[in-house]
Amino acid sequence: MGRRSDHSRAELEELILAAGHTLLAETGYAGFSAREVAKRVGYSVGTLYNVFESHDDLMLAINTRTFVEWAAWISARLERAGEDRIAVLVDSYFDFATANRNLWMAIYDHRLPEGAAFPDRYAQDRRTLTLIVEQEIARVLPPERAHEAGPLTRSLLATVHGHCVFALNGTFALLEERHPRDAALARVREALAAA
Amino acid sequence: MGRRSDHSRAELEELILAAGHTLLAETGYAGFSAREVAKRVGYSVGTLYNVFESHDDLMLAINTRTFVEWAAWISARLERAGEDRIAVLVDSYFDFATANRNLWMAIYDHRLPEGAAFPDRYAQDRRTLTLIVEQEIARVLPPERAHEAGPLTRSLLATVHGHCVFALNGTFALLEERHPRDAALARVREALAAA
DNA sequence: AACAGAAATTGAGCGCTGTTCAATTAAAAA
DNA sequence: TTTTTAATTGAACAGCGCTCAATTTCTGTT
Repeated sequence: MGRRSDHSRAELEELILAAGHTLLAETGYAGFSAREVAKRVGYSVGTLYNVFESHDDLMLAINTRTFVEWAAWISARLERAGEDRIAVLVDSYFDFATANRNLWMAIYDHRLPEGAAFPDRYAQDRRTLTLIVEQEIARVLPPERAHEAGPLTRSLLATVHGHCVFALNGTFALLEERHPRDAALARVREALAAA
Repeated sequence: MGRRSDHSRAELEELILAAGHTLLAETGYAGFSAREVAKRVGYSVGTLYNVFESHDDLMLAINTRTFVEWAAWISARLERAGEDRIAVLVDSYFDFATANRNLWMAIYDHRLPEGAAFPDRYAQDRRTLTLIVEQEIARVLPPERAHEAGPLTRSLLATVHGHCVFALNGTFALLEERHPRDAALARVREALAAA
């Protein structure tokens, strides 16, 4: 068949992305399949592969979307935050991951083949989220240490991330840890106090 | 065919495990396949599935082995450690993960189906590694805080883990972080200093 | 030595996956 | 109306996890 007037190329891309996002949220990375996405939007596999280069390409696009939503989620929380913005940061990080388990884990489950670089769009959106955090870190840092904001942000992101993964992947359950959030926040507080 | 005198059941299990471990180290979790393991040990798929219940079962067995090796690696380093045992802990954690990239990542890439619990053997070996760390944490903790060693150990493990994943999965590369180890150790030091 | 029973091994077959591409069909241009 | 262009298709391929009737080999008994 030729062009179907009901969907432009951009609309079709958006349609696939939305369906993929939904499917990923439902099934998780392991259960995700391009074929099922195609079925859900009512197009054939072939068409999907005309719009997205590969499974990796589609996954990357979906994860980018998740990243944008995550950043928006945290930003929204920060807007209506009181004094303790750092606590809001840690809390909203955890909340998003918990409320969007499969989507959040898929960001890290999906791995590009050896040596392949992240596409620009994806890299950009990841740095955006980092920048939001960096602003807040810089705010509570003494002025003479402002230059450390970058490295410290990355390290604190890793710290909170570690607690969050262990909370969601069963590691903490295995070790009978029951307060991952509190622990993460405590570590962040100590690091900031030390600076 | 019947029993092949060249391998007992236990030997066969060991053979498959070793081959699986090697394959996993070579290809990583995504490229791993039970079929390929079977081919490498010179048995059919069917035989492999008589020895191991499922793909998950085999993965779990391989990951358990990795965990044991990891614990041994860290223990060995601790034995010939000087004053600063905490630095050795963080360093050997990173070293093992770096030297055994695919094996280490597979521990976290593999996820059991919804609600399935870890088998005892696996849980045990994971707790063993935690205990090694907990001993060292307890050693540097003031006596009156000894009871915090458990939660603190889990939190510090999460902290180092977070830095380690970000170093290996490309996140830190994306954010241009170049000293993940140092950052991890710094966070651990701050947390211990605060206690 | 011949047979019977038990145990181990097999691999074709099922339904799934990502991916390709010649063939088809619908829309746009002439 | 005819031609050209572009979108869409789905069978085909190689691979996956997994199953199980059929086969083969080893063991124990007569």
